[in-house]
Amino acid sequence: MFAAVPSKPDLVAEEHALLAFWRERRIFARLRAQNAGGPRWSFLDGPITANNPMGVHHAWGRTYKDVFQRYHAMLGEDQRWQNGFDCQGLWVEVNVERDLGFTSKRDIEDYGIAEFVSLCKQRVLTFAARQTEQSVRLGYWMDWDDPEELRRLRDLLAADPSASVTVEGPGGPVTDTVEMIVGRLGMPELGGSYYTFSNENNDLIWAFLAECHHRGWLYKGHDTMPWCARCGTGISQHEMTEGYQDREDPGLTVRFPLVDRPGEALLVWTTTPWTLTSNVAAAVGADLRYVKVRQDDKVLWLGKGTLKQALQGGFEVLEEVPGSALVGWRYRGPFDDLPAVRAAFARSGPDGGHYEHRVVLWDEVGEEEGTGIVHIAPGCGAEDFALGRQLGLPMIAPLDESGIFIEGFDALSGRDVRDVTDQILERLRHHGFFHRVEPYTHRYPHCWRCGTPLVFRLVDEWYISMGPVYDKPRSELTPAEVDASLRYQIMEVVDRIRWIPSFGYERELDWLLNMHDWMISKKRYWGLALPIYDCRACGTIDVIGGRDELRERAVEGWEVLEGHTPHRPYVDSVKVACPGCGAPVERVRDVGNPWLDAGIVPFSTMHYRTDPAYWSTWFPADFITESFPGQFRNWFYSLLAMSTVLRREPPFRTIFGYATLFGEDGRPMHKSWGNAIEFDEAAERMGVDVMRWMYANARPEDNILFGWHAADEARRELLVLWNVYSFFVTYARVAGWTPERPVPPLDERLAIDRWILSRLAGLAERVGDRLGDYDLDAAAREISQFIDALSTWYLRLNRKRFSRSSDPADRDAAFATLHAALVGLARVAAPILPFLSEAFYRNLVAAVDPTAPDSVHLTRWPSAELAGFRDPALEDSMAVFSRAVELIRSLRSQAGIKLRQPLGRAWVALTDAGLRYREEMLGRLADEINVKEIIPIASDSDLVERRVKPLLPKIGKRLGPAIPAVMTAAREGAAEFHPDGSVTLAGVTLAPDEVEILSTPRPGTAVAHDHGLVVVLDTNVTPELRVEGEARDLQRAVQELRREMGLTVDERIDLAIEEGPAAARIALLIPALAAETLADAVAVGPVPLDAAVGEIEVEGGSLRFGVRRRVGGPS
RNA sequence: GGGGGAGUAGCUCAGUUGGUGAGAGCAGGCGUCUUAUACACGCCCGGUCGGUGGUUCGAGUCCACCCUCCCCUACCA
Repeated sequence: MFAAVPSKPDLVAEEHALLAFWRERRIFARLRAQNAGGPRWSFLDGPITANNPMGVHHAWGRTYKDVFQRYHAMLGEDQRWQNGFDCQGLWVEVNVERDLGFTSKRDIEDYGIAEFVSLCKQRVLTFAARQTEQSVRLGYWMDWDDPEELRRLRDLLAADPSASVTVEGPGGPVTDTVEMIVGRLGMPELGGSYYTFSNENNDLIWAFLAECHHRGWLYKGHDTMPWCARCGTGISQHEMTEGYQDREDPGLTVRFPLVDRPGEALLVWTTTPWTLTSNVAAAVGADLRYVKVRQDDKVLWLGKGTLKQALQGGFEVLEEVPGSALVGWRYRGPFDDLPAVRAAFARSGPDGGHYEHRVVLWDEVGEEEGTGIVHIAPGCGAEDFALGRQLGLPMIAPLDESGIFIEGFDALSGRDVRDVTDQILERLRHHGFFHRVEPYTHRYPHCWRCGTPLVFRLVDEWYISMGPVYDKPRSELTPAEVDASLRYQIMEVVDRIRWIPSFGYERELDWLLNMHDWMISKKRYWGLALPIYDCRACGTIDVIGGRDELRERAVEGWEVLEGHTPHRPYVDSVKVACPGCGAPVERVRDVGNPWLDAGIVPFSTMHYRTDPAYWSTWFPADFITESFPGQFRNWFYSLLAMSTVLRREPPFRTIFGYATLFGEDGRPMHKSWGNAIEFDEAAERMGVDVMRWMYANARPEDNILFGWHAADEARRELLVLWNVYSFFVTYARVAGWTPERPVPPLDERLAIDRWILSRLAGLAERVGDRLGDYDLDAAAREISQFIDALSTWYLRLNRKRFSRSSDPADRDAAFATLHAALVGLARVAAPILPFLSEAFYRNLVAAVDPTAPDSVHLTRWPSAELAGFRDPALEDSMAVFSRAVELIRSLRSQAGIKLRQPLGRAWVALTDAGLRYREEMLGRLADEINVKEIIPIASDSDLVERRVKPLLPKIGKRLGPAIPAVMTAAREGAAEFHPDGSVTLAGVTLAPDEVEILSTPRPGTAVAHDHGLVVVLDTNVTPELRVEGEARDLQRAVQELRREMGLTVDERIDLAIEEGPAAARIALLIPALAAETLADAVAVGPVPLDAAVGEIEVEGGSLRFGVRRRVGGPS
């Protein structure tokens, strides 16, 4: 017997119960054991940053990950099931700094790098534990760590990282220091999620960098870089895009007095006043025209095309010259007396003499903004730097790494660059350089992590060369050219990958073609220690390829690192002998770009060095999936780059990307906007199956709008399914039906039973096909349509067959069919709705069949076993039938005759093919539309006529301009039919396969038609029919009253019907009424005072009736 | 600045190689059905398919230009 289920489920409570069930029965572990040794399917998880609780947007991606892994598990495929956590980098640092109230790198140094790094590790463990719990709650099946164990390790790490600790691994206990155990998390001996801070991960990146160095691709660049003064680090090209924001800066115009033209000045515009301190030149365009103008008492030079925007008020043009005429003019800068400027200019002039500000040519100068004369400060701007280097200009670098003016800038020294604008303006005014200032809004780069506006600083950073870009199509490149350029090698790898959606392919290639060299260094603390040894003595650069190599090469300080993970500060103490000059060399202090950490995982987590056989089994991954925005230049890029360098082959075969999650109002989720929903709140209020269902139905390439209303919509659909389930269980319990009852053979069941089973078989086939193709939303749509067919068609048409009064054999067939449909559906939906499907399966199968697997997730994909149910012709017939029902319902609605009112006759014209199972279908039709008789319409009936529908795609080309006439003839019915099936319209004869012949109604009474299906309804309500309608009204009212009284479906009643003409009219129908309403006694007479009373409208008045629960009476 | 995508009902979006009556869901209105009972189903309302011009027998669909929004990308002071 099935367990009773509530009609209104508590999905959240249900989910918690099932989580407990899975845990207690170790279902996931058993699934893995069951599939061990099966065909392999390799999923590689992109690491989630373990820095905060996970959000609903993570749940979107994790739904994809879980669905496809579960689907492949149902195919019996062996998988790795390894989740990943991204651990190192500025993300974590910034949060730890915030917790400690730090505002600068100085604070960290004072606090102690070792302690700071330890806090970063602890934070990662904290949120790895938290995200693990949340993922489990989502129903995401992975080889999870025990969150309690992670928190224990975190606390031990805080207390004493060198203490010895023992933890349980898959192969037995493992003992090591706390710090080293943490560094070994995710390794085979410990199992569980991988962590990018692991020793192995760091070690393999060292190997990768050494390989790059070996090929000559690693180099130190000296350049002016975007720089975050708060974080004290450069920002790479990969990180720039995310940080562009609109910002208002002073749009400042200044005058540079010309040395050799007294009284005249250059007019120059800038939005970064602080860079004027470092001005060394003014650039003009060779092809631009420049004018000398007089305005008030000033004589100014500026670009002719900029006059309108640069000058306010009247002016007089005195002279016009090409830009080249200005070249070489000397001018006085506003900060020439600063010691730093004097020092920089002292030996930079021609022949080592004194340099003076001068006008130079630059082909980038434009006239869209400013004055056509560009202020050049090579120490403060990337393009300025390039120009300065080309022309041999002096460089002035005014800022330290925190954005503070260094010594040599007088009053500015020691001041923060973000805070000196007023002071500079004041100085400019005082010395007569100031011309004008007005607010200027533009897109300006900000630090993507902390939001601070970036400045440009002259720094040394480390790069991996991407190789040349050739000025010709890829197809024309020679192998040698490809060999010389990493970017083209990566492109070749990209070619071999399936990108979903397909635009991802073009986008990745576009990025690769346009990207600059990869800046991999960060002047920070928590991260990969770059294994670069840059000899100050002789300039030789050396890269160490692993911890073992470092140990062998160490000449000093190894004992400091011994026993520690390869992080700062310990790793900094190790010195190696310079291969060039033998001097002891320190590691550069930089840490690595965190995308190195994530990009190496196809190697580090698949044991590239330690277990080559394992690696070659699982590499490349069959599948990865992440949110598209950003990843083309981040994870996807680093995966591709590292795999190309190490193996020159794809690290994954298929990549599936999805868009961005927004709040319900279409804006990014933001706490202060009130549209944010936290994962925990969503899980406990809407339930995770509802959430998963929303994600499953989303089109991955579109942004998703997530909110409570959308969740309600999704839930409604699942509740329909629940209602079918609840209906089934309720009536199976009443009837005592269980799956142990003999199942009627398929060919003895009704067509409608075979129809729903055919639909089920098709469903399993198509959903499997779609999931196998990573097309989740199409799979979900299939399931939706099946739920609709099951609920609004199969169940509604067959409801009576499940009730007590129906024929037992047919009832068994109905139960067996609906049971099979629900169980099949549960199995098909299991990857997407793991909880709901498990609830169904547990009650419908596991509870009653001890030989069945005890979890739906231990069953195999059902398409093969269901294939025998397929019957496409039957499905087509049912489609015709259902359309006929719809048409007649529409006619009733138009005639204002409710469905409860029986009618005498309806006519139906069937298509030529007719209906299979004609008798059953027509009988059902009569039932469904509540008419006594269905009369087929012959094709030559008075009720219909033949119409022609020319098939345009077939005739269009042939007929061309004749089409309008043909179509008009067809529309007007002016057709000549020929015996061979051809048709002549407007003088044109169309072959049988060029037309479709449809039946359409001749004008008449209640007639409806659609695609050749015609129905006609006799709307005459005879007195006899009216009485039947009244009886049925009464029956429905009694049922309604039963419900209001709270009676169960099998409780008996006494029924009293008020005496009168209405009662007399329906007298003959009372026995049937009694049977339907479970009335043991029906009295026509006064309604008892203690009865519940109802009333219906009847012809000539109303009819009262009363219902009493029958206590203990015979049934 | 360059490249890409998108503009279809009040909202979110479908509309296959151009085929002649433009669809769904939600919202709104009106009904219907029902011991699956605060569920479901149906009907209606509603669109100059961003604008203009062109190609064609025929354009939401192809082409050109323009407008708006989004994304990617960029060394513009």
